[in-house]
Amino acid sequence: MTELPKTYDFREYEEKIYQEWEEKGYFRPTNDPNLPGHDPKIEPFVIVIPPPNVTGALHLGHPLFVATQDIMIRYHRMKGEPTLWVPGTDHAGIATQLQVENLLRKEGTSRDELGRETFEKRVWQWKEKYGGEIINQLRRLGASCDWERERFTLDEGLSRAVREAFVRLYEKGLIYQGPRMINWSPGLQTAVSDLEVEYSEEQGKLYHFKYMLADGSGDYIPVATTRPETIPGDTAVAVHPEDERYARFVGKKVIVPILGREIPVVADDYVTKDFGTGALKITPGHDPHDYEIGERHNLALVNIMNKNATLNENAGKYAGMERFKARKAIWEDMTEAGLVLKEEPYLMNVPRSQRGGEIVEPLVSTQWFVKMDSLAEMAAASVRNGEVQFVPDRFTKVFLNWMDNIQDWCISRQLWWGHRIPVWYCQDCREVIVAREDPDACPKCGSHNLQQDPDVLDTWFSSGLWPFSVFGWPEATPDFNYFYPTSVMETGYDIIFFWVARMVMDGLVFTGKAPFHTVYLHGMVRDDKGQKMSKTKNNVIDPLVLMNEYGTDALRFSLVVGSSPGNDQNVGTKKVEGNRNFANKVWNIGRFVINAVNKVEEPIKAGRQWTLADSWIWARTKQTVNNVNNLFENYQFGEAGRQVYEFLWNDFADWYLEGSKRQLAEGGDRAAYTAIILADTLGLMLRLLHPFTPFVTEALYGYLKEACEANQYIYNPERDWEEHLIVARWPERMPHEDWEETAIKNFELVQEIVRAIRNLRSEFKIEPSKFIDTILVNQDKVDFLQQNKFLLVDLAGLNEDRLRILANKPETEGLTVVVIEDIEIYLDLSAGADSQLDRERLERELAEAKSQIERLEKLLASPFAQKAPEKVVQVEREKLEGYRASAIKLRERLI
RNA sequence: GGGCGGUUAGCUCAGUUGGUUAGAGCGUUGCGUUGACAUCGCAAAGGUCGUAGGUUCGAGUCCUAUACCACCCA
Repeated sequence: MTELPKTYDFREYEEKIYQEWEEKGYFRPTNDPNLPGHDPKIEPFVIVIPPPNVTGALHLGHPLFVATQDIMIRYHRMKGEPTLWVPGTDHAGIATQLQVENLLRKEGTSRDELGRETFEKRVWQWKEKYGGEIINQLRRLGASCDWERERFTLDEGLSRAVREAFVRLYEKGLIYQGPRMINWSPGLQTAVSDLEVEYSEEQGKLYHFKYMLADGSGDYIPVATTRPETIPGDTAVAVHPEDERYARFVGKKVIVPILGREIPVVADDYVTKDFGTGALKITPGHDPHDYEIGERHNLALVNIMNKNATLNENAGKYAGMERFKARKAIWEDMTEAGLVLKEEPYLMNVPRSQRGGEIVEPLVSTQWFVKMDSLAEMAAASVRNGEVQFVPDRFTKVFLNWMDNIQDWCISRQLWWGHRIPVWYCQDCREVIVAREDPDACPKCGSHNLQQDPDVLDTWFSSGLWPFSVFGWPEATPDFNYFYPTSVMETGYDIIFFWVARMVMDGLVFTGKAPFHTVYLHGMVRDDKGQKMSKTKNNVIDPLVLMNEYGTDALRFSLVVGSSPGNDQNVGTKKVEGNRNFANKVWNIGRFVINAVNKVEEPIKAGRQWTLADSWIWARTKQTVNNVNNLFENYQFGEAGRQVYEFLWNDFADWYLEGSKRQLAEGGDRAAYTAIILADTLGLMLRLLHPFTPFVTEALYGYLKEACEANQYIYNPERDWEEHLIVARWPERMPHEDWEETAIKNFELVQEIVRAIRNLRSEFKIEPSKFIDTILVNQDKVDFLQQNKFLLVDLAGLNEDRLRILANKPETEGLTVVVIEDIEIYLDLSAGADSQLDRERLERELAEAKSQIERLEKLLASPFAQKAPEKVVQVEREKLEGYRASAIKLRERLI
């Protein structure tokens, strides 16, 4: 027999239990398609982890996704389904390269100095050394993933998938190369996609100046811009076609300040008449909107910028100048030339790189793109026809809206860390070769003088393939055939476009199937004041610190319970502390139950005999099991966890356990039945709770199982004592039985009586340890009260010899009364009595009862009585009866 | 400019088919503790559910308008 300590020490269990699970192979799916005896007809439950960055430092988003996914995985595993959770990491091109480059800088070298090959080797070394960190932390969080199937986006197999995908898209004509307007990150020296640019509102200036007419008339068009440095790239001035102010200028020429080039004035309804001066300078080479206008009007495109964000020779005297210095210089020169009208403060939207935070530069560059419209159409269709569903539902619209306004995707990156683009250029005949295998000769001219495209692919290009590349696609492996499509994709709503959208498109185009049927999106984690966590605000909570202090279970429970899918949540230390306390509460409930089981020393002699408390707790147990099942099926994990919490703490611990003490002390059948109910209820609750708090439940399960098995009078082989809780049978719904309502109603009456007595004692400051004379009076319920006498005695802190239960009212002079429905409760509170106070209390209660009677009479006289369902009306009638009975008794007392 | 979410107790939030005096945790106040648990127990105070209309026998829950906050897209 193990003696459990008073306090749950998670440090003692977490690592040990996790190892045990892993060693026993519970993380591997049953019905493995690679093993004999596999049955392809059994449907598996599969989640592929949205791969965290290999460079990633653990933040609270990780525990949230681990907890949520692990809940689903453990639930399905316990239901006996073949369950697979594939873990892995993402090579995170930009982020990882930056990390290693920083390292090199500290060493006094650089990637250019090392050369591409050596640099790549260094990154791999770095990855081997630090890449495991995040994976270890997932383990620490209790993630029950199949580590034997762990993948990395740059693994050989996944790299093959990336090539296959690229080549297939190219062959379908969905990948093209060309000069297009892209977002250029000057610091990182690479293109980034639209999604990787974030716009931040920043204080800038609107610069008003004169665009002089070329006819020498001295006339000018006032133009406003936020970026004077792009003036050398202007190739037109645009006005709104219906703007009379400028109508006479359309078709004429104006002169580019300082440079003196002549450019046309065009009319385009993109221009907003009342913004700025109503006239817009057009720089097709350096603004996405201007680029479009340029295309519409066939304007020249002048590139004025180098890749390092200095101006180039097209900017004339400003060549070589950094972009913001050039802004100042040009403006000064224009001021001198008398071209300046005014400057005004202006709140502008500055495009910044999601990674480095630097201001990205829209410019025209030759890059590789994926043509998105047909892919988006497929993806949208799969959502519209319900093949893919979102939880919560509202993200459907967000998804479809993005798909309907899709832009082509720039997939080439000027990085060295990533999947090299599988394109070769023949140096002799300029042939472009796109191939699955590295070619050694040009298929056109036979030349061996081939050069591979230096760029790599956007990391998201490989993440999009993740739901099937992890299973070995393009090979039709047993894993792919059985586990794909997966079941649920669970991730944050912030990456619905990065991941979810591209996974759906890729799944459909490459496998013909949507990669999952359900997308569950969680919200963002903020600090306890609702602020975004950031290093600059110094409000970042480190999950490791929380886990060290409060345990993994407490952290997981805190992140999942008390929030709802898709909504942001605030998490502070206090919350986690509270849930650490909950884990400890569960532990102590366990200690109590195990102790009770250990003490049963005789076999049961008679048939089933349950007390009111027994029936009540079992009815509530069944309710909880059924509710949790409903909630799990609807992805309402937070509410499910809350209900188990509430049941365990408020019903089981605070009421049933207290009531059971006397039942256990009675010995014999009564004690045995009580122990069985305690053990069964706890057993079921441990199962329901296990997906949320896997460690404390598993630890307790072990001890409970040990105790139950060790006691021949309690042991019931039918009770499914699987070796570990992680694979114990999930409690399925239990059929409703007729006695349940009565049991609940009767116990609630007992609870009300107990609470009433506790209230009075508290109000009159009677110490809990002090016994008081008590008389319960009721015509019809004498037997009922008598049967539950000890429940009342124990829970309300009474003395059985000083509690009388009577049908008729005795002499009650000097006693205080409280009325519950038609039950009169007389207490001798003389110790703290104050007749004036007592009378006031009774009057308060009578007034309350009267107002309730009035309210309910009015309600029942209204159309409510006819129109509402009978059941609802009945409840109100019964309430009215209760208040009427109370009022009568109270009035008698007050005379 | 378009869209989405939020607004419920001092604080942080639950509240999914509308059911009739609104819940939790934390905090506050009072009382308490030698055998499950002080990482605890008992009790109390505290909310016209953003505002204004509407639908309904009945609205925190549905509809319309509106204010404020946050986010997404352009």
